[in-house]
Amino acid sequence: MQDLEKSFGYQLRLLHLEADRRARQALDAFGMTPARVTALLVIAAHTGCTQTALGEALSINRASAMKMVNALETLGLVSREPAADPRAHALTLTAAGGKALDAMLDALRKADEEMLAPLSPEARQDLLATIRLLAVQAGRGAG
Amino acid sequence: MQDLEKSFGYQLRLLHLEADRRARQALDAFGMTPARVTALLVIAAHTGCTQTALGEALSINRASAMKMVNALETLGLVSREPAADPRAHALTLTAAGGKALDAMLDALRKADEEMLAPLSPEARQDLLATIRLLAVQAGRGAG
DNA sequence: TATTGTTATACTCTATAACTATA
DNA sequence: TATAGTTATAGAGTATAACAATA
Repeated sequence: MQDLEKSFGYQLRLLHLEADRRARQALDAFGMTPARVTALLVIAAHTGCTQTALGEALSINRASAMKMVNALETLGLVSREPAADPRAHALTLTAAGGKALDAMLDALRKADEEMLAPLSPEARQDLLATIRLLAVQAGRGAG
Repeated sequence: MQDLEKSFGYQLRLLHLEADRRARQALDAFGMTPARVTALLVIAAHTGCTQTALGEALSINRASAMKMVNALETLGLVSREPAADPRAHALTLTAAGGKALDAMLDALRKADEEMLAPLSPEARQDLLATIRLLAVQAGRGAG
């Protein structure tokens, strides 16, 4: 069999599984999940985006993005505003959504700290820079 | 709001979303999913492990691990062998499972290559080493 | 008492396909 | 024709809680 130690996908998946578990734990007090917070973050970073655009950023399809927005709207965290194109919605965080997101990010930052504890400050910066580069490239490929 | 560019969890999640999408695409021809291949990999790396141990390695609980093993056993990829402790099962890959896994890893390695294309060889090695370090540390914390 | 596997049940997240309204 | 959103349906993956058998 091939060398698993050298498999990027395998190692990334194991790392993500653990990071996700920790994030889920941190968000439990808010009754939220990592997937929903990620959606809030994308909307915060792209205020006024459409549901289709949200789906692309999350690597999911329109129907799934819509269900996510439904849930977040019901929770009062996101609102569907009229868009230039009357077929579309412009997604924005509500005031409550922005406030809740900040609190959740505080909790998540602590989870990050624990996860990154074994790394030196330089190694952390390198890792973040590399991951960002890949994430950005991936985003371009998908959108 | 906090600086998303510096959020490790956020960037890792976006990266994983894209990696997962690519892996899913690569595995489509095999009728398999990333989660199941990861389970096969853990069993391959820890032949004879129990379902509980599999769950810990995957950061999921016993009941979920059992469902996963049920599916893999039905597919003829994994078998439950008797263990020293009669309460437990010793999980092993079948011959077909080992063969199928090798073929799937080939497909996944190509997906990895595309994903890592923007990085220099040095950056790739650094990234893999760092991710492995974190994944191993995380595994210790969970198990 | 604690642990392994198991069963039953439910929830989150995602997918596909088909529909509507508008471009 | 193509696109944004929607609806209906289905499946994968995970969780919790409670149970039996064994340590």
